[in-house]
Amino acid sequence: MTTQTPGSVLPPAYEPARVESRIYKMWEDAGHFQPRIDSGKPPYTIIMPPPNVTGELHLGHGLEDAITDTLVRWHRMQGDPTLWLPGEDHAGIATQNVIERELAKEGLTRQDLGREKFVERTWMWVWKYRSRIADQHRKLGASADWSRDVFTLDPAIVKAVRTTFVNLYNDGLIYRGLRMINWCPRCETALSDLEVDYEDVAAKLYYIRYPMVGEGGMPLPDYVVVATTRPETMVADTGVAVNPEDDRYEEKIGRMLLLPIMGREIPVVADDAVKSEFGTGAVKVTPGHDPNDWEIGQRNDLPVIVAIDLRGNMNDEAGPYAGMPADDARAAILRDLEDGGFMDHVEDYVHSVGHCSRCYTVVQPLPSEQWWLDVRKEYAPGHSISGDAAKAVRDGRISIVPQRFEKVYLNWMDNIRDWCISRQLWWGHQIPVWTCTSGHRTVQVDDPPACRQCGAALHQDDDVLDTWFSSGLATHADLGWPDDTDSLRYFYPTSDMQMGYDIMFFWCARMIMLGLYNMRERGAEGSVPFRNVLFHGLIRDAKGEKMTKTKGNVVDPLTVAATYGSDAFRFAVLTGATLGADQKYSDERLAAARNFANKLWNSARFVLMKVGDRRVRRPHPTDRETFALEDRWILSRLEQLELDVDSLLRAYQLGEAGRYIEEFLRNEFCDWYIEMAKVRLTAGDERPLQVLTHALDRGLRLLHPFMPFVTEE
RNA sequence: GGGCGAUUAGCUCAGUUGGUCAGAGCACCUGCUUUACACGCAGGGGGUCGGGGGUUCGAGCCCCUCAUCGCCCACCA
Repeated sequence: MTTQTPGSVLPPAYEPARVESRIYKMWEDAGHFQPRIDSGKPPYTIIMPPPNVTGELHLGHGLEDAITDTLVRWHRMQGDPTLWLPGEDHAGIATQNVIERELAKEGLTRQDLGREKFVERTWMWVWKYRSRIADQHRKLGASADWSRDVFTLDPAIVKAVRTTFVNLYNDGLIYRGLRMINWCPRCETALSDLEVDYEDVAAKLYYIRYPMVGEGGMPLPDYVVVATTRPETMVADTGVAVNPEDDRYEEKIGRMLLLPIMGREIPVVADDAVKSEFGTGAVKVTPGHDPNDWEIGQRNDLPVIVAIDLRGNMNDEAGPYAGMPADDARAAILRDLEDGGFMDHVEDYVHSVGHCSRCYTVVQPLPSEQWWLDVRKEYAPGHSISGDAAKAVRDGRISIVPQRFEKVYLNWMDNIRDWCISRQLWWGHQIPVWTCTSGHRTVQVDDPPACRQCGAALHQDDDVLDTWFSSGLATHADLGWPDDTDSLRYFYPTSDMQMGYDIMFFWCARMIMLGLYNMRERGAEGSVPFRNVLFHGLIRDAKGEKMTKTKGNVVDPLTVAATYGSDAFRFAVLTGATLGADQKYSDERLAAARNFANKLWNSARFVLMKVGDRRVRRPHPTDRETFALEDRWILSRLEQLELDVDSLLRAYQLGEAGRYIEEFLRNEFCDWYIEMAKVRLTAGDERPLQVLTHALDRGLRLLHPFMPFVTEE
């Protein structure tokens, strides 16, 4: 509160738009957001979850800014050297999709441009959106240290990413492997398990007859019926499997079947993975197009046939269906099975189908050679990536708030599988592996001029890394790692981390895994990427639906802030739900928060008007005796509030702390104390001025982390 | 198939070691052009805290169970 301002100058209504940008600029220009390293004090560090450069900020980012900024301002007011380090994420597949859509408007594809031009064009987009995003944060009052703003493709991060990759590779944790992967035929890239969204789809279960054949292909009058939801994959069948305990098929095991339409002979094999209760108890095995079948095929030495290509079309292996999109092939095959008398019957069936989380195309399981991170292998005695990551949470070196998410995290970490880290994209960190014409592999941080072994020319792996590989390094790479910088030494481990629970596995888990690994020379305590991680919920629309661009129910936080004020936005979302719980967006709550801000504005206006040009002394303990009952009451309430807010904030009960302060300022200070003070002031008693000024000042300071603008003004 | 969350006034939500915990804001009703604020003030109505059972001197808060809604995980041919 600027006590120099004569009260009469304040307009009767608080107009956030008139003050916010000026105040923010004043803070930023004064360098308030840049911490000074003070070895005598422990720092407070928090890394901003870098928003994707795909576009504007959404309400979720607004909520994150509100949470982080409140913590950051609170710590700063306590005198802690406080660093809030902001950044933006290159968001590989997401951004590539956005740029491709932009190109599509011009009738172009990325292939038309070629990799180099495409990447160039993406950088143009990045420059535009990076500054836009930063300005949006500023409008919301985010007191981040913009002088340290990091983009996940900055040269320093490239170095960190490559260093990490090389170290993991040299430790034998990164390997090249042919495995069943999730393939998006539209994005034309591999996806990790996490990037596949499953959804129940009403479908059909087709029961198909596979005739038995005897020696030399002699047709027999018997057949086996198999059930499948994906008849188009039958062209790549290389066997039929039954459970070894299943009496019905006992004597058929080892015999041959004639694959309908294709006319190939395939064996009946026995495998424990087959459930006798399901369908007919016999399953067609397509190792090239189903993860289960891949396993069965491996166990039973069945060949792998791939009949669907990387774009989702049938290839030459599909015989008469070659060249058709898989969906068309399905229809044609069903027709042909029907015509050939192979269709036994059809049932309605609901099963879950995997979709690309970025473009919602149905994902194809395919065998493919990719780069993998082995997260379970011991790279040092007693140390594995996932084991260490689970342990850090189990033994409390990292706390998860709310605690119930701990179980979710551990369950995932304990059952984790290898991470497919390569993507067939153009936008991202290109994998630091080079191969020469003789097949020698060079893996190193700096671009090598020639093959280390034979001196031949090199070709760098075309693939890029999963976006989350680089964001997983944020806590230490943003501070300078692998260089031993002052910032890294002082600010690592970071204090708190904060994100939506929806990216717990994507990001939180990876930061813990990679942070512990890269920083391991610091020991158990010092290597954790953060001490506490807070998970907030999602902001849904008024009906409780998730906000998505396709539904058109997205609310822009900047519009909200422009309408109600940034303070009102922050306060509304912070008090709108408890940490970890979803909340519904509501204009009513925003209006209520704005009214509260206005109330504060006017209470200050009142106090300033009454104080006028007088110099008011702070209440002193020795004044106590002369105070009226209401003076002592409001002062004791204030003292209690300060204690309550402090303990609530320590427990990350931000919303509750905000409500406590509101309760005090609105219902106790304004409604009661000011009203009682009026009586005495009118009677010529000036003593309440002292308490008015003090209580307002202290109250606003408590509220400042929540509503920085109105309390500053 | 596992796991988690929600269910508290008409609406949106608080209520963290079981004992001013039955609350807030909005909405509603009745009064107020009271010189901080109509983005306001004073006052008021409204809830057997999803159902049932249990533990306890005492339970929205702990235990069991059921119901409804939602979410996450899982190789559901």
